[in-house]
Amino acid sequence: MDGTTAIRDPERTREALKTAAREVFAEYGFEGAKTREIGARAELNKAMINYHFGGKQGLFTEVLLEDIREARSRLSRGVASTGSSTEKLAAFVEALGRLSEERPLFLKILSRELIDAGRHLELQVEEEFFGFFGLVQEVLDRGIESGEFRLVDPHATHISLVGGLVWFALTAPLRERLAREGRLPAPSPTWSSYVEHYRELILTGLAPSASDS
Amino acid sequence: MDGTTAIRDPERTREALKTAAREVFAEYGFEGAKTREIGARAELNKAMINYHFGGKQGLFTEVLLEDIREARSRLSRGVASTGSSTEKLAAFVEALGRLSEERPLFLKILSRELIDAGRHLELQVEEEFFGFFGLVQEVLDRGIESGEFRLVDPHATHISLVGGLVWFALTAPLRERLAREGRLPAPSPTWSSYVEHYRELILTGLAPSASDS
DNA sequence: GTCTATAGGCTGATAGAC
DNA sequence: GTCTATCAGCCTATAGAC
Repeated sequence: MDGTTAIRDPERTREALKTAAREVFAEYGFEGAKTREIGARAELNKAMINYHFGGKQGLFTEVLLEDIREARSRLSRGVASTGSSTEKLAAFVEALGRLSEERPLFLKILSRELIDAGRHLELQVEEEFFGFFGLVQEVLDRGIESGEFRLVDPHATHISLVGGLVWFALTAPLRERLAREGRLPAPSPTWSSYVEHYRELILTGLAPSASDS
Repeated sequence: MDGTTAIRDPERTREALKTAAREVFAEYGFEGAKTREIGARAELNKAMINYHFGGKQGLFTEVLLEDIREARSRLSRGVASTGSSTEKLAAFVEALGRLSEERPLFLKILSRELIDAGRHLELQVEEEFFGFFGLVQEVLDRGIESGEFRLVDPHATHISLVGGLVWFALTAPLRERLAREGRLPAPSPTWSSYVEHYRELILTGLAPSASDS
């Protein structure tokens, strides 16, 4: 039996490969990720990637598809909370903050793909991805209409909103490394303190000025 | 003479390689960038990279060092503008906005490196990079002290500030591709309209509320 | 200073044993 | 279903002609 040709649950094999793939794709990018490394982290042979997913690209697609669906579902739930537009927007910021903290690998993979202009995204993934557009659009539109928010461009606001949170997540690895090496002048904000700060910054920034009608 | 062993100005050769390197490193990342491709875009042989820069890593370091220095100098000038803290912060947003628009390749390379936790940064580059920290720190500190800004965490504010602008730049390639393919529902904001939007969002978000002393 | 040719190593994918 | 062995191709870096 000594590690030779052990037949395991194929579903466990697929999950192990996907977990390893998330780590390696996030850390090295699509081209930098080596199938040998993914196999090794899953304690499996790299040939299993071809058997179960049809190759490196297939594994990448499957992982991303799963993660995008989960993210959309989480964010949709955030937006769907009851209350005023202000409360809904606050809930969205909280949900995105939690997602960024709990799914750092997904955020890295997605950001790399954005920089790559989506070069490794198959059509199926792209279409799933489009769901992110317009997630907060309705909340912003209604909040502007009701006078809870200033008259801002919803598209631009959406980009700012996501950017501030994602950037915190993307710069976290470097901040953590520098902090570990004792080379960071000021202490870094924690996730919860940053989300709180950001929620206030956005809500204050969107509030109508006193001089408005 | 037919393209064989033409002796050109070595400084032009170095510049051509650096220009090509910026494109290729930005588009494919460090591991994804192939020296053959860099050489081809510079209309030179890839062996020239080793002769002039000591290898792929050396070329990467040189390019990044130059770009970071230019960026710091531009942003410093923005912050150093005369006027109130509010005006200085507005000037910084403008300067970062212009930088993001005019140096998209640099921003991509830098963002990739942040996601990589600075894996390809040599010490010299890292130290140069530290200069970005604290660029707006003083402006924020003084604005809070003078009562122009709310009492916010300057570190967190700095991250938000940069994030909203950089994210616009990072997502630009995908937005442009989708727009080109006619698959974007709403029209994308232009650079100037986005910077204007963002400056207002930040300044409004930092303004003390009417109820504050 | 620039080129060509090539060494030496790593990669993704596949064939075939078990 | 999982492994080992291997192929064909690509990569960076270098040696040496010019």
